Amino acid sequence: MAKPAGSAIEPTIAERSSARDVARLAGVSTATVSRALNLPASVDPDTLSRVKAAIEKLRYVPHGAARALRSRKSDMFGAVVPSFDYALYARTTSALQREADARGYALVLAAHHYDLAIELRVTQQMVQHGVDAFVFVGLDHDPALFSLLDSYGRPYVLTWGVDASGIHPSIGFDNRAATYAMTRHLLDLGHRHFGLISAPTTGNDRSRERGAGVRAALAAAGLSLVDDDVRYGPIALESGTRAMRELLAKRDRPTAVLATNDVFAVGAMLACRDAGVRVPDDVSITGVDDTDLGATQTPGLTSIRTPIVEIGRAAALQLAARLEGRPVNLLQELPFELVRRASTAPPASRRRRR
Amino acid sequence: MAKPAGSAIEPTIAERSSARDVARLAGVSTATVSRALNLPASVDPDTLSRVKAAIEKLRYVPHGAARALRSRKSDMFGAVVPSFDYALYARTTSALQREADARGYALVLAAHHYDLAIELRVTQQMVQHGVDAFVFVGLDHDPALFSLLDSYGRPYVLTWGVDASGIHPSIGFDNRAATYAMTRHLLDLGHRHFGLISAPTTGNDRSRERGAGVRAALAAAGLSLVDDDVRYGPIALESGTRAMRELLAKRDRPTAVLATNDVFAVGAMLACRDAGVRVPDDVSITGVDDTDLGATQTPGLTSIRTPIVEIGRAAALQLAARLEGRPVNLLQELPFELVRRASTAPPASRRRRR
DNA sequence: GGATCATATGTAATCGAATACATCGCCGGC
DNA sequence: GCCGGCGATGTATTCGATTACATATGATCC
Repeated sequence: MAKPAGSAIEPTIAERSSARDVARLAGVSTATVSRALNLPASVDPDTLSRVKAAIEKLRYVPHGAARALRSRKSDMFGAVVPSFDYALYARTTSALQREADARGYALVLAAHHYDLAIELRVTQQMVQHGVDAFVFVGLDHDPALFSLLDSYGRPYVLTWGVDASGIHPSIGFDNRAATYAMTRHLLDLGHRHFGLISAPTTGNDRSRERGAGVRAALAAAGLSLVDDDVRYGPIALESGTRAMRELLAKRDRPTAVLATNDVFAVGAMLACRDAGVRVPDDVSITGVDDTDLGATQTPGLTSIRTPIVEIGRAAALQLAARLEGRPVNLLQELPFELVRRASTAPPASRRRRR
Repeated sequence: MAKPAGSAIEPTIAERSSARDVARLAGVSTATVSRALNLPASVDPDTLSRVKAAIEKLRYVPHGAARALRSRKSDMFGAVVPSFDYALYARTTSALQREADARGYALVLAAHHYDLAIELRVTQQMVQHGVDAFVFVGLDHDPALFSLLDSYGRPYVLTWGVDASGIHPSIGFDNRAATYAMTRHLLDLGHRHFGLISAPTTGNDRSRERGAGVRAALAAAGLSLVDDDVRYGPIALESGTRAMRELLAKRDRPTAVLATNDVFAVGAMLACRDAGVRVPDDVSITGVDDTDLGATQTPGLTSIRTPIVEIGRAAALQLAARLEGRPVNLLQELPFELVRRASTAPPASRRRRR
């Protein structure tokens, strides 16, 4: 049954039965076979069952490319994400795939590693492969991306943010409000000196907005963020660790460090652990995304629960609806939630004073 | 430039320029356009540049479905994984996607949530969509899956295990040897009473083999695993937590608990934390896969570093080679490595005795 | 009982690129 | 000076399903 391993060298794409074979066996025309598959109601029940039997017997699987060529649709969604290594996008994509599958759409996947030029390139390849509709992460994209999608009439939806201008269909939450709330939480605890660990902000509206949320909350409290207390790095534990090490080395170190995601925050916690700095006693640390990685640390990481799964699900629903001509809400703002755990507490100075 | 949000209701797949348009503009035939794209060496440099200019100008993107129909290949790989929520498969898939992209292949993704029937269904859909070659996880599959792939002549490779019979191309490591080594490690520390937290074993050769490795190591030491010390559950933190809670509640509790993956292990650590049981003083815990989740815990989780990324990379390379008719090793066994961290130590009894 | 219409099915054109085959120069060999 | 051969290009067929249009059959209405 299974082919002997050696034969694989020959890339023989073997015989498959076509609609003609089915038609012949069932004693009908190919048009009827096609109708039996796509508009079964328009076929006589008797004929239908004969065709179905023939399909079964021949193990007929329609040729998607032929179908796509003629009917101008492939039933494929494309997901273009920054990276897959951060569990976050994997989970969103998982939800997206699940929901797409349930509606008969396959999912084509690509990553651009935070490079908008690569994003444009892989999207073009997907258009070429016939992908019907697209999901992108974030609001920042090469203008050429939109003109490509536009000229090929491909629906798309941006995720993880809501396009305030309303130009682009988008599903996400208010990144700025999220970190604003988090900063507010730390201010309420009595913190006055803050550090920020952020992803690079070029081409990344999420991290830009998250930084803006922190600054806005501080400004509202008459405070501000010193440039030297802000550290940037690619999303990885080591970035958080390095950034925290640097912040800890300062004469005047922040009493609270906000990270724009849980990975940075956990990396920062590791740096504290290594340096013998206690969390939250000596320094409070917060993340965003509320991942297992953060939640399972000791102490548990205070974070923002973001609508990771909901975004994926809603994106699939929106695209399916649009392709099928059903009306949908093109702009969807989903809620987030601050999750308090043990990584945040009043600063030491404040506790003494009490 | 961007379409107004409202227009999306109309699924207008707009005009795209075809090879004919390019041919007309460049003053050549469509055959030459096709050759310019696929066998540039066979076209006069002068003509070539004229065609390229026309392509550029018209922003021509070849129609993949037409190409696939005629040339009988789509340049798409399919990855069928159990789940995407476990960061593991996401990382393997990430590597796979990256390597595939570098070679001009797109990646179509599906998950089957540990249901072999769903696996068969989504694979059939992928065949229908024209996917050229497949990557599956594990060695356990519905026989119909192989006969489907075989009758459609689609190359495939199984991953995360090595098919001892040599029937199926596969890339992975020796799951049994991995847990054997881990059990040996715990035996060497002096443990004699073991618990096991495992994923269900039906249709999952990895978890079956990992369990077998533990039993084999124990048998070699004249010990065995009591049924009541083995707990099963779906891969999630809660499964590990629940299992550990149950093991801790026993009169005669194990001094070492092996988990078949890091998620279970971390879940187990959480249960210990809640119950005030110290790791590794009161109980040693081990995982498999060496994820960040385990490595960043306090104490750090002793685990097995598995070739997560290498598997994805190698799978892409193998499939590309086979589709392109180049010879490759169809069976690849990759190394694993035991990573000792602070979650394992001699049992309390042993320590006292010293 | 003939016109009308709905239902079921067949016929044939079509989608866009790849490619087998034909054609046309042009060069070199003898 | 003729012919074989090669390089560059054009012509026309092909891939397999969808679908507009044509046709046949039988029911319905006045």
